[in-house]
Amino acid sequence: MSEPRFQAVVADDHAIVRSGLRAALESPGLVEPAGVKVVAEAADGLSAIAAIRQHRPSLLLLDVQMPLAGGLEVLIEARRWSPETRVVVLSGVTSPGKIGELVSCGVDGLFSKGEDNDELFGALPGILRGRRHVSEVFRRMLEEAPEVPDLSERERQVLNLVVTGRSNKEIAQILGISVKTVDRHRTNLMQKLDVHSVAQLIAYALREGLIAPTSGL
Amino acid sequence: MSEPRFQAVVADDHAIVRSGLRAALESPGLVEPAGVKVVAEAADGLSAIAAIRQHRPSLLLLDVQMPLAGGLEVLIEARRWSPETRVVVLSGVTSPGKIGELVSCGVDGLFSKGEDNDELFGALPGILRGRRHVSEVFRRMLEEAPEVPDLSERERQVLNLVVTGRSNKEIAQILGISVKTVDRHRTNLMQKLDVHSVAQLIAYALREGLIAPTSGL
DNA sequence: GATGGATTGGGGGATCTACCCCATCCTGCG
DNA sequence: CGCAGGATGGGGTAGATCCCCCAATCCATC
Repeated sequence: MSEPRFQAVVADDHAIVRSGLRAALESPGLVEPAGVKVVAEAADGLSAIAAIRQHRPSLLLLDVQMPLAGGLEVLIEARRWSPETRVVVLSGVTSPGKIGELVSCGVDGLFSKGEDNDELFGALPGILRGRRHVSEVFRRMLEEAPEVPDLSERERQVLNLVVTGRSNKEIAQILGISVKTVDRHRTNLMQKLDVHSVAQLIAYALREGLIAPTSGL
Repeated sequence: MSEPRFQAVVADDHAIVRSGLRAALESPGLVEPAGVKVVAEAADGLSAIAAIRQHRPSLLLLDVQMPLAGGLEVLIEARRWSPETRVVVLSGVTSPGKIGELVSCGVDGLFSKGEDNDELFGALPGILRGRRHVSEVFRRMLEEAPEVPDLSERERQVLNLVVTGRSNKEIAQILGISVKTVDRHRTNLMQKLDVHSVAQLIAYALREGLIAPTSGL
């Protein structure tokens, strides 16, 4: 058997997923003529980046949601340190916003974890030859996605603090601005997002993935 | 090769995870002498239950978070229709509350997806012989878990409505009670949970998995 | 049958939210 | 240069929230 022509790095926080992907990638006949060899696995974003810098593989298969660094950050870093690496992102359920970011940052492949993997593995040879492939599910999601109500930097900060349970007074102290200004940002925020209460604001933020659900309190 | 002695059903909403688990379970040498055969896969809770009723396998490997029915519901239904099936739950990151529920409902095995699978596969033979095994991570989580602030039925209803963005007035109309009573429940709720605003209430509810993040608006 | 909890609800008040009004300052852009 | 847009705030207000006070009912458990 000849040496595998393509090297791959697999990044996912679940060990089972990593071994499943490794097995699938290395199964003979997937990519002709020599197949793919998984040279490294990573359980979090930072070690994924480290693995990219070390191996500069042909392919990076990575999950969107990972500890320490998300899919988007890893994508950007991968582009920086190993521009020729094809980056394929696997996503669980994510918001149109996140998906859109990934696409506009130029992922080479974008697939859902939930659907069959046939689409992924069917498209892989093409991707390794430089084609791009965004899963049908996500393409529809992006078309149907209605609003992209882009928020300013300050608004995003305020939103994050609101969502973590801070009152206007606390936010004002944290950001070193007046309560009135926080109030202003909040009003603009709710107008942009077309909601009318903190609860809806939080629900929206979580749904759209504007903020991490892991941000404490 | 002799017929496998143990039949298994694998339930997870991600196809990659299912195939990874199938490969690992069916790899020779895992369980002596005859190994495990995966007789069915399920991508959601309801088909998991259906598979259990049809196959009555020795082992059910299932994810906590699945569409249509969660891990707990599937566990309960599995016990009902196939009491001799060993149920092993795999969990991503979940709250102490959910973990505690699973344990007190008597799962035969409880493992984290993030950690190495060695613990799972090492414990599997024992589990198939009737032993129970809760992963070290979760055992520590349960020990360190401080509060179990159990809420009344009404409080839970109110919490759910608050979290989905309803105002006190709306909640009062929905439940057919006075605004004052809603207010009362809310106050008690916040006292029990030691929080002081809607935002913190929502953050708490999401963090502890008291409510589904998928509840609209 | 008494005690405790859950649920119900009214009065009242301090505070906060949501949203108007207004203005200033700065920065980037045609 | 003007001018839009972002960020900054002050005044004001109707309404909502948060949290006290109080008491009634029902229901289980001791």
